[in-house]
Amino acid sequence: MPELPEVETVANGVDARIRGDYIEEVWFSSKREPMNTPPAAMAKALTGRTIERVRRVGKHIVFDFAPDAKSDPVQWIVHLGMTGRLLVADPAVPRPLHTHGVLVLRSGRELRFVDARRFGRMGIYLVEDTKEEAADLRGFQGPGTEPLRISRADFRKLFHGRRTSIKAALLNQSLLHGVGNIYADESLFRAKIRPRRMASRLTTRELDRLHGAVQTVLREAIRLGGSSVSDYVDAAGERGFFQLRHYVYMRTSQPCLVCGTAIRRTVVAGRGTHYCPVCQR
DNA sequence: CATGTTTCCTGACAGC
DNA sequence: TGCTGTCAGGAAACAT
Repeated sequence: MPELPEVETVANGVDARIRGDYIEEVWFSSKREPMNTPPAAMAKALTGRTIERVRRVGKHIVFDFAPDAKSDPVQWIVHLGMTGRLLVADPAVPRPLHTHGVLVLRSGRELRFVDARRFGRMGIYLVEDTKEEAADLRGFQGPGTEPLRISRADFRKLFHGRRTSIKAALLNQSLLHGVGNIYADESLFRAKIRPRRMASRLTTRELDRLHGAVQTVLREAIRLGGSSVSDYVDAAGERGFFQLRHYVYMRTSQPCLVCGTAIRRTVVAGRGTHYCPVCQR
């Protein structure tokens, strides 16, 4: 599923392919449940714009457009949910099943939004502030911090007094943006912490290990193009490689790569959770 | 307010 | 073979 590294890979891939391109025509399926904009209004808002940049903010993909004297400055925000894909494709290639949106581009290519399970969301947001950092945090993105930018001290504070499992806290997007089920499990393994431990009971030393582990895991995953466990592919339809580096995620009953003990699976915070009972305390 | 639970949705897969 | 049932999960909505 798309988490921070996958979303970053998709955003970078889309950016590399269609930056500077012009949106000639837009279609959205009426089945699509938009984040904040009805399909027809979203199509109207996008048609005739020039794509200036595509980037990741949290688990969202943000499309910035070149200034346009005729209309208000807006951003198009896409969240891939579980199975959402953004694909840059040749129009001659048949549109896949569950294609819910298509942007026809002047370069002759199409940007397609494909989403089997329809957990993805998208919408148009006004850019209220010309400052980029401020724009990042308005409208579509709630409170919370980028895990790759947070300091050790601020990371400790996030979990202070949280009477919930550390796994639930890591998944909570109003604390940290972009960590999902795969990277929560992988980070906790590398920090040697059991997913069910209460966040407020972790020692400073453990929180510092976790801070380092989260950043290392996310950076490494970005470098390898994300994890392709089931559905995930990048903007060109290619799979990532980080699933080959997983220590615990979807490795139930297989030997721990560090100590050889069988990896266990339980449910924590309503999510399938994988850990090594020996390495993680 | 903080935290836990349910819901949305379809493909994949187990079992009969 | 083909049917039915179960599971996967991000995040909003709802309940405690």
